[in-house]
Amino acid sequence: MAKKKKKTFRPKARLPKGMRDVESAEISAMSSMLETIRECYHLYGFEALETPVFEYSDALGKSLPDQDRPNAGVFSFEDEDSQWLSLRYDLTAPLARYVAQHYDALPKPFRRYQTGYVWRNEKAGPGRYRQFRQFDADSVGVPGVAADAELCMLASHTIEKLGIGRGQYVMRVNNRKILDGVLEMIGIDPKGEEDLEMRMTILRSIDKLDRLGIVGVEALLGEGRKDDSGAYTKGAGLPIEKIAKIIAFVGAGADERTAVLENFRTLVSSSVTGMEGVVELEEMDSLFVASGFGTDRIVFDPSIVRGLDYYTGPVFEAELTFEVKDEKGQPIRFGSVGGGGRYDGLIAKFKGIEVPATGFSIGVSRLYTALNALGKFSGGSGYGPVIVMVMDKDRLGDYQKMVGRLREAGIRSELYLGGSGIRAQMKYADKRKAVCVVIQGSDEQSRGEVMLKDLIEGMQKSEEIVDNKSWREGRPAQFAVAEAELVEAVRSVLARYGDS
RNA sequence: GCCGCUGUAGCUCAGCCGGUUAGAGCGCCUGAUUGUGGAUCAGGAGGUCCCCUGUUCGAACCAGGGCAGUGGUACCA
Repeated sequence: MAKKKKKTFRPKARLPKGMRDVESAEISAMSSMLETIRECYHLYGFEALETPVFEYSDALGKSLPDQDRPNAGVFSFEDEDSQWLSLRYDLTAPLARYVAQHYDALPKPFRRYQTGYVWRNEKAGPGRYRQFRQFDADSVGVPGVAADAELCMLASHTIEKLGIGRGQYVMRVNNRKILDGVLEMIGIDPKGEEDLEMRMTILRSIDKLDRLGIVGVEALLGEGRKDDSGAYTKGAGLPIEKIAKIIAFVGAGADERTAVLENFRTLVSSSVTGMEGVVELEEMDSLFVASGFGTDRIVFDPSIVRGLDYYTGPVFEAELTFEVKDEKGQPIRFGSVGGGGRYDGLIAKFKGIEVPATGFSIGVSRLYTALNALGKFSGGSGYGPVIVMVMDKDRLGDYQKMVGRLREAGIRSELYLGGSGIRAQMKYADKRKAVCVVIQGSDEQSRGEVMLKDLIEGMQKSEEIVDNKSWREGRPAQFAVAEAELVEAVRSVLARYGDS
């Protein structure tokens, strides 16, 4: 016993899964990205809004949390007064709450944009986190599909502003009413409770077209499907003739929007709801045409389904179509980086009166990864501050004064505050990616000078020098200037690297 | 959740048929250089070989269970 070391409790330094730390370079890249999106949304006349990160669970619209699984999908916890709270899992539900709460005071239509983290208690994966950022724009109190069309065009506009070229992305649009029409045609009630399970299974199957192809969807609609890993997915168990109808619909895509509409019209002709959806898409098409949005930006796609619950009309998705290789040479597909649609029933849950609304959400975190892979953020200098070294600990006041002069001139700089010698200070400056360090020992001081060292030039010089002595004594990339000219001299060093 | 794969130093990984003291590269620290980062050289620190149980004279290695990570799939309001 006595031999064993006494164990002191040490918490393990680790991240919860699906969470990540964000460091300096990403923070600045992200903030410029957010600013670009904000400008776009603002330009289109949307108004900023912030809501808290958690809400009462019932306000988030799910019948959650239930007894057995209080955290299924959402992170929830109980308040002191035993009311359940949940972290928001999107920005739409809080918007609905906000609109319902302030309905009378708001201008109608009410147009708002909002960004923030959302949380989902789900399995994390590469590029899939349990905390991620969304950037939403929504129009509330807008009955016509002009609002939906506007959001599609806004999304397209924003994505291009972020540096994704035309042809590298596409907006895919569908309409839930058309999907409902298809369900009607095979005898499934698109609204009622009793067919809910079946309806979900079918819609989910359709949604997987891009990944599984026609054959996969067919399997899911019928008996079921076994994937490469051996995992088995139970199918909808539909008879062949019904499967054929759905497959015919799923295959109704085409390059031209008018051609897709033509296909839709014949496929759902006997469904009133379905035809309503077709008419809505026709109207959106004419708005797209009027604004010059061709099929290089917006297409109609029967396999777009989107979240299964609250959408009631047009639904849309922004998809990146380019491929990037990761460091191992594996292709990464980014797929959907945003989506949205019409949710006419959501606010009614609070108000009792139907308030038509539509919105679009950018998955900022995922889009950031894509932009990064495209090399859109390599522009930043990444240089660190100028470091004023401490040669003589009794003269901290003098050094502090130098830093003060630099800062007054708007030059990012700091006094070395660690406790180590000059060697460690140089290493520190190197690690901080400093362009320039300021050195004043007793020699320089006695001459009324400061020594500046250009670390970048120094690094270049070091490549040529093999001999230890000459490297050590040559003091490459260093020069003395009069103390009075400190600011100007530092500025000219920074200017060499465009970092001013 | 289900199926597969993986778990050895801070990181990337090697470790033969089970054999005693567990390795490399990179990184880190120290010195050569008491006033100089990045090259070079010399030295050093750092390990519950994921955990538990079992088999064995002997386990990083074999078996069973667990945990974690990862890939696919399901779910994703």
